[in-house]
This record gives sequence, structure tokens and C-alpha cells, in this order.
Amino acid sequence: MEIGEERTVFVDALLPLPIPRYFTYRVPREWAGFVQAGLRVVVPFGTKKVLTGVIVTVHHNPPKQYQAKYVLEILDDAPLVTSSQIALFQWVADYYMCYPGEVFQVALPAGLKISSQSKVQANPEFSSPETLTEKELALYVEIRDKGAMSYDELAKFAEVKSPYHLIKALVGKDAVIIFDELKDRYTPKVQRKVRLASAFEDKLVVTDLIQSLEEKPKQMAILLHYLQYIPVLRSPEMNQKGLAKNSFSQAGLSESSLQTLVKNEVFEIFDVVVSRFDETDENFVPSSFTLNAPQEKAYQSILSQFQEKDVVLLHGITGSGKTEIYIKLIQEALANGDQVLYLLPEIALTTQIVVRLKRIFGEQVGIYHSKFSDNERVEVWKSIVEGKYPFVVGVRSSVFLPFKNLGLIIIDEEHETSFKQADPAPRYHARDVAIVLAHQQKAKVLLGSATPSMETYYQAKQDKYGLVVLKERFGAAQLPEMHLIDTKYANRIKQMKGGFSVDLIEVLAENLKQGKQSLLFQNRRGYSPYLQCQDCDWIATCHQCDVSLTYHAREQELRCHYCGHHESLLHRCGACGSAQLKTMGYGTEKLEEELQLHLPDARVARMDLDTTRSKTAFTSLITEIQKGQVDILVGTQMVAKGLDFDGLSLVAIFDADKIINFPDFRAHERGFQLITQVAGRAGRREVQGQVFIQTNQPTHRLFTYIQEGNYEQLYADEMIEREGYHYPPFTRLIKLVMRHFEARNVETAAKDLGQLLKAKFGNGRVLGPEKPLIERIRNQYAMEILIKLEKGVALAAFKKQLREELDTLSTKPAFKGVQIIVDVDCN
DNA sequence: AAAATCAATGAT
DNA sequence: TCATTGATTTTT
Repeated sequence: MEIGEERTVFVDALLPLPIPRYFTYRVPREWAGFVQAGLRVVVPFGTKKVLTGVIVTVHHNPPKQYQAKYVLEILDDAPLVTSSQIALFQWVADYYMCYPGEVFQVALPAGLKISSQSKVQANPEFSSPETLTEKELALYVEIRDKGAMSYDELAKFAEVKSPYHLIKALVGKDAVIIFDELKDRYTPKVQRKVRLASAFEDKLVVTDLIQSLEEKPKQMAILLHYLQYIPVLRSPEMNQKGLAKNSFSQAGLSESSLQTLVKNEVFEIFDVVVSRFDETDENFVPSSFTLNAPQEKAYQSILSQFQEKDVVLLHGITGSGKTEIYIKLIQEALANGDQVLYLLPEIALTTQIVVRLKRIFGEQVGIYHSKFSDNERVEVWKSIVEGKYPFVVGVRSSVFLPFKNLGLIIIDEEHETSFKQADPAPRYHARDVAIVLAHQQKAKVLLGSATPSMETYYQAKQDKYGLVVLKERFGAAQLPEMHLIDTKYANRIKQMKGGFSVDLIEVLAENLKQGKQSLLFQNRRGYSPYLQCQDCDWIATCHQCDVSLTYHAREQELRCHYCGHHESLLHRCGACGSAQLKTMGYGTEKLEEELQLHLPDARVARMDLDTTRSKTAFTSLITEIQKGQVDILVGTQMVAKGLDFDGLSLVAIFDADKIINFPDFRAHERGFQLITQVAGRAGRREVQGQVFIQTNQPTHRLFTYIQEGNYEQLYADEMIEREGYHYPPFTRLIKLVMRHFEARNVETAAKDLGQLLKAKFGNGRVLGPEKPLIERIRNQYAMEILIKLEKGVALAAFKKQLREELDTLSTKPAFKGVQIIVDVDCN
């Protein structure tokens, strides 16, 4: 080809779809010059659908099998997705056995994905309704009355699964029109501002203006208010920035007088795009602090271990002041010009730690969190691209942000299972992806935890990761004192009042008398997990899941915590009709109520999913507790993470047995972590905290380890167990879940697959198929197969084989309609 | 994943 | 013969 001759430009785009390939589109000539990888494009896909994708490669190879469609739109001037991000998406897809499109889908905030939805509207020129059948007419009338309807709505209205034929008929008769609704979901936040018209940016003119308003006190007040904040006389250049319009109304000044001034062209109103996070603290002073001796030692140790190792584990007991060390490291990295990512588990993020980081890092910090609206996520993404936030505090999905020069990643509460995404693919572990991301960017990773995961601690012991231990609590704080309450014994000597032992009520009462706060932990929301008939033992269950329904007292409802189904409270047994229905078991709601009975003077509050649905509810509850307006807080595991209340001196664990008897190989690890974390909430200041644990097996060794804070012994025990039974960290687990509406279909399919995998990969490696804890959810039956891969197995090759095996299998008749989910490194 | 197409079954 | 439903294929 001649130099200078124009060649058609094509791009391969990554689309947010579960399809294992990129799609090629042709670029219109006018854009050919500036297309590049990382730009978002809007492309047609299928018949009448439009998607947002990202350019992965730009080339000149026309596809041979088909005619490429045109790119419809290019959304960015500069790349919004970096090439290293695309590489990371690919890695995640390979490792977690899903598709790059699925990773792209979760990585990109919805606001950055323009979407189209096909809708139908009535044709205004349609004039011959007599040609329609009765059904068609009804549908036509509905469409006309509603203005527009989506396919889904249509299908629902017409009570058919696929509305396509009906629509085709209506379109054929010219009764309706199909149209695409394109919507860019991101709307920047604007602030309405007021400034003086440029003619008044002169001292003399302003002085004249003041004189002319002598007789108009209301307008004068407005001008003076403005000059108070924007001293135009002294520095006219400040006028351009203007003053927030709402500041006038907040000061109680007249809206109409302001309007008059605007009309007289004294003031002008304009909009600026503002960040959603800038509670711009103009007087912001970075607060400084000094590390105590153990912290300083740990800090130095981390620095020196970073010389050799890319990942260091900071094992510091609760209250040892890990955060100060993080802050020091972050400050150092930022001073170096590096970006920093601070990963936190979902719930911990809405709390005090963020406030504190904001106070220290001011406008440098961006927050990436699901409790914020999607607009805010978009803003963080764009700002990072522009280099505005060198420091990001975020949840799981923030590992997919467009970092360019990360120097440090901190993963706090490293052991938290919420770092692993469970349901829609990609089922990734943010900690592990972060380590890959760090490697990619040549950054260091600091994992922090009081109770590290067995996997991480193992890596540290194997010398793969560095290890720094921090054993002393910060300041004068002491570790809490632990007491076990034997509920079996208490029951025998009739010292139980409902689920409360008399001892527990006594210590709560005593703490209340001393004016101190208590925390009652029970990992179960709602009023009671069962509703049971006293005559025939029948239990209310969900009609589409194999679980009991939880009674929620406030709504007077029975709820399924798995499918979201809810119904009003039953008054008669579903089997025998008896009215003797009784709530069984204890949820947080019931504990709240019983506490109130036992301790009528206590101010009891509850913190669980149900009371903290909104961001405001959560924060207002926290301030209430901080102000000391709550004596006893009843809460689920969300209280275990990152909450520090100074006045909290007593922690009670209502039912420890549930936690440690969980049928899972990680039950002891989880039990140790959870109870230690909850206990750590007690006595953060000078006062020594008290922890009371109700259990019917007080001699269980796990409690001894927890009481002694003996993580090492737990680790040693677990290693023996896990090596013996081939569990992580000695193996890697891949879980296959099969689902189908017919129990028999899943069972036969699972059996087939199990046999095939055993034959192919060896009996020892394949476990199951087994029924999961909950056999049926949303009317879908499930079966599980667990694959254990010992050290040294070539993972990538194995996964490729497994993928091929699953793909060929899914074409077999026994597998028709059976959904197979692959979960790598499952929890 | 979603929509179109193909195949099979049922109603008039 | 047409309509409806379920399964399979295609998407660039």
C-alpha cells in the first residue's frame, strides 16, 4: 500500500457481555485519525440494540467472514480505560473462568455505559383500528395510553413470554413504532452561583453601586452579604468564582431582591460543575501525629521488608493502631508522587475511618463506594484519569479503577470474606486481584488484619510475604477481659430468661448503672428465624426456597432472606390450622424487645441491614451512639467492622454456638475472626473492656484460643486439619454449582459431571456432587462439586481443560438447561 | 445476555 | 393453517 493512502480503520471493542471474544467495527473516516485504545465507543449490537464498549485494538484488517458495522459514536477525547486495565480484566477473566466482558461490566460504573432499550410507542398516524384483532387492539390501546412501553412491560401486559410476534403484527399494520431510547446516565452535579457582572469588577463602580442602593435596604443587604465573602474592593479577581446562590437564602435574604439585581444586570447567575465529594474544607490543615515506639518499629520493619517483598502482612491486634501506620505509609507514597489505593470491606467504609482520612488527606482522597450514587462513582473514575485523586479509598470493585502509577495498596481487614464477590461473575477476590494489580504497576501491598486469613498467614510463614507483628494495644488501652457463660448449665439450674442468661442480664444492668455502653451481638436479623406450630411442629417455609421464613415484627411480615419473598404474618398453621403459632429463635429485633423488658430504663438501639438501608440512617445511628444517646446496641456482624465507640465497655455475644458449629471447613477460622473482631469493640480507651460469650460448649478449645488471643495456636491446629483433608492453603478450590428447575435434572447432570471429572482429573481431586446447605432457591435446585487442586498443578492449563470439558458437556441432552457456575477460590 | 430463528406441538 | 412455546443460534 502506498504511503499516505487512506486505509479503512477497524477497532476491536470489548463489550459488556458474557461472550468470549471482542467484536470488530468499522470506524467512520472522520474519526479514523484519532481513534485509539481505551476510548469508549457506542456500537450497534444485534438488531436494534446499542451498547457502550471500549476500544481494545485499532487495526486495518477487515473481517473476512462478514461486513463490519460502523462505530456510531466515540464518547471520549482521551482514553478512559487504560491498556493495563484491559490486561487486568483479561487476567481476571482467565483466572476466575469468566469472560472479559463480565469483568468490564462490573468494572465500569453504569453511568459510563450508555444503554439502549428498545421500546414501542403508538403510531400517531394510525387510523384504522378495525384491522386489529381484539388482542392487538387491547395492546395498542395500552401502548397509546402509556405513551411508550418496553418489551418487558409488553410481555407482562400481554401475558406472553415473547412479545415479538405481537409486536411484529402491530408494526406490520402500522399501529406502533419501535424506537430506541439512548440514555447517558451520568449527570454531573452543578452548583448555581452568583457573581457581580464584569462591569462591577472595578472599585469605583462598586462604590457607586453601594451608594445607589442606599434607599433599597434589601438589595443592599444582598450586596453586603456578597462582599463579605468576596471582597471585590480588595481583590476584584475573586469575583469570577462567585458565591453559591443558596448562601443568600441560607442567610435569610430575599430571593426576589436578588432576582431584581440580576434583572438590573448587577449580578449574574451561572452554573459550575462541582465534585460530589468536595465539602471543600478551605481551612484544611493536615493533622500530624507521631507513632508510638511499637508502631514506629512496625513501620520501619514494613519499609525494610518492602525492599525484598512485594507483599507484607501487618498482623496487629485490635486497637493496636494499624491505621496510623497506614497513614504514614500513604503520606510517604503520596509525597513520592505515587497513587495509593486503600481497600476496605463494604460496610466499614461508611464509618469513622473515612472521616479521619478526609481530615488528614483533604481533597487528595476520592471515595469509591456503592452507598454513593453511580454519579459519584463516575466522578471518581474520571478524576483518577485526570490525576485528581492520587489517593482512593474504596471497596472491592475499586481494584478496577484506571490507576496509572500506583505505588501502594493497603488492604485493611484482609481476612474479610466480603472481598470475594459471590454472585454475578466475575467471582473475584479483591485482595488477590489487588496483588496482581500491584505487580502490574510495580506497587507494594500491605495486608492488615488482627486475625489474618489462613491463606495469607501461610504465605507469610512460607516467606512469600513479609510479616510484621504488632502485639500491643495503642495508648493505655488493654485487651478486653473475656468471660464464658455456660448456657447449658444455666438452663439446667433454671437461670435462663428466654435466650438471656441471668448472668448476662446482670452484667448488662450493671454496665447500664455505671452509665456505660454495651453491645449485644447476634448474627441474625429480623425477629425470629422460625415460626412454628406448637401442635404439629410445622414450620413456615418459603414457597420457592428450602428455608424457613424469618418473622419481621416491625412489618408484621414473614420474609425469605434468600429470594426476597415476603408475606403477611400467618395466624393459623399451614398444616393443621392451629392458632398456636410461636416464634422460635432469636433475631436482633426480638433481642431488642426482650432487652427492653429486662432493662426498661435502657435506651436500646439496633443496627442491622434493616435499620441501615440508607446512608443517612447509618450515619445518624452512629452519631446517636457517639453522643451517648444509646445504652445498648443490638447488632449483626456489621457492628464488628471498623466501628470505634469510646464509651463502649461491654460486648456480649448472644449465641457463639451458631458461629463455631457452622458446617464448613473454615468455621473455626471464621469463628475466631468474628468473635475476636466483635470483642475488639470493647474498651478502646483507658477502661478495660469486658466480653461475655454465651455458649453451651464452654470447654471448646476455640474459646481458649480466643480468650488468650492465641492466633498462632489456631493457625497450627488449622494447618494440621487442612493438610490432612486437603483444604486451602494446601490446595486450591474450584466449586461447580449446577442449577435447574427440576431436582432430578440437576441430580443426574451433577452425577454425570462428577463421574466424568473424577475419571479425567482423579478421584482424590473431585468431591461430590453434594446437595448444598440450601437445596432450592427461587425454585431452582442446586448441586455442588468441589475440585481440590494440590500445589504444583498448572492452574491455567487445568482451567482450560475444565472449560473445554464443561463446554462439550453442556451440549449433551442430560445437561439441557442446566446452568453451571464456576467459582474459583470459592469461600 | 438478549433477541432472532428454528422446531415441535397444539388449536381451529 | 396458524399460533404458541421451547430450544438453539447469532451477535461483529
